[in-house]
Amino acid sequence: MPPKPRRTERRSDALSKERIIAAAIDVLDTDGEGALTFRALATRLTTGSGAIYWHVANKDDLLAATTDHVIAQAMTGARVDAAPDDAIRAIALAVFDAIHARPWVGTQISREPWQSGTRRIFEGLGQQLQALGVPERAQFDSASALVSYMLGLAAQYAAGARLVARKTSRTGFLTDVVARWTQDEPDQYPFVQQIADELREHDDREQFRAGIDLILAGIAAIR
Amino acid sequence: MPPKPRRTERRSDALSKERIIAAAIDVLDTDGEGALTFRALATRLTTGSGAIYWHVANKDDLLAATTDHVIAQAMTGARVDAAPDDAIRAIALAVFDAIHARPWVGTQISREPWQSGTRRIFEGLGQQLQALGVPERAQFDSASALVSYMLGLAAQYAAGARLVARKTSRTGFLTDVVARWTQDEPDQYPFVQQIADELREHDDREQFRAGIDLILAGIAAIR
DNA sequence: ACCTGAACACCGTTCAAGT
DNA sequence: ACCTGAACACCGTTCAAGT
Repeated sequence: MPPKPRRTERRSDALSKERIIAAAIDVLDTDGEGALTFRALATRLTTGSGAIYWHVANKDDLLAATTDHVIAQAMTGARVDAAPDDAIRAIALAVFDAIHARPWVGTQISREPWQSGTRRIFEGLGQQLQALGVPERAQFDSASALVSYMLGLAAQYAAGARLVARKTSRTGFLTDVVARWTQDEPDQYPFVQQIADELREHDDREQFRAGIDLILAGIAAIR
Repeated sequence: MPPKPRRTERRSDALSKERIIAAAIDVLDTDGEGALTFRALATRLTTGSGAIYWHVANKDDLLAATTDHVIAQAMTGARVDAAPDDAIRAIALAVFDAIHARPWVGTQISREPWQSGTRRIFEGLGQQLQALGVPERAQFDSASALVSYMLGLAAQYAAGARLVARKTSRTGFLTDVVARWTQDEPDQYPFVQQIADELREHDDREQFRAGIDLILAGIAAIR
């Protein structure tokens, strides 16, 4: 006699939060942030748009869940068995790479930073700061500085990717920004003028790494 | 004989980009980000919603202009005649205070960072980094790190304010965040557990200042 | 040149009705 | 318990028509 199906067992085509999240990630990856609507999601899941609300509170909830999913994955991939400062670099770069691969994660995490994705990052960095020997009274501020920096760069990167989608390439987008930033009132902005070439040609990942190093140097100096 | 009215002269009740920006700021300050619609704006300006499009390309353009207006004002207020590192602190705090007073500026500048508000901040910081004696090769990365950090904190602050609007107070909002961050799987998040009290009770402005100091210490260490 | 306001093509969300 | 899909209450944006 086969066991009675438990309440948690479901037909594989039944709707679930996991299936909805997977479909949402697929839409976001394939067609971009603007394409994620409940109607599109319902079509892809061959269901009614109202059905999604049985598993998900609303769009914010859905976006929070997808973002947390991606961040959790990225954090799992980060090598944390290295020296504490290298582990911090690894965590930061893992998050950077996840956002590089999916710019919509950057949009979401900078729009709603008080969610569990941020908690994961905070925890991962905090543990390494402790291992690094940062005094307890400085741990919160140090972790917070790292997180804020990462969120800020995530926002820039996501915004850039959104523009790239409309323009041709990344170079084209930065060329555009530099053009706008240097053309009017150039004498009012000598510094921007000076770093224009670097801005146009810099490597995002390298600059991100440099910023993390700067903050780590600051933490070391204060310690 | 009175002079012929020049083409740029207008009746005071005529629509203009400046009047639209002022009205938009008023709506945002008074009724929040959700209340800024072209219909609401048109009503406040006693005109048709389509008329606004004669002066403003679209909603993004309008938001960019309002944000730039506020940032320009904040930058003007920053005391830049002090020692370079204090001038950097002054600029950072001026921006922080502007966002504290108008959280919607934080939302906007972190959503669309590649706009003239960011250019102003970048320039202001860059000039002081030069005065500080930061070697030219490190100036771009240093300014970029400061800007990213500020944008990240702006995003957090704006998101917090959005939640506060729905909840009671700032304390209530942070109590909520801490509750969510500590209740499930507490053993997975020992660091978050440890800094829970600090997170709940910390002063945003002080923590922001601490982060700037950390980055400045890092810049000094690298120099 | 500038303004009007109805119309268009969308949204997220709700909810009575089904199974 | 879960799903359906029409309906509601919005949006930003366009555009023929006015002055």
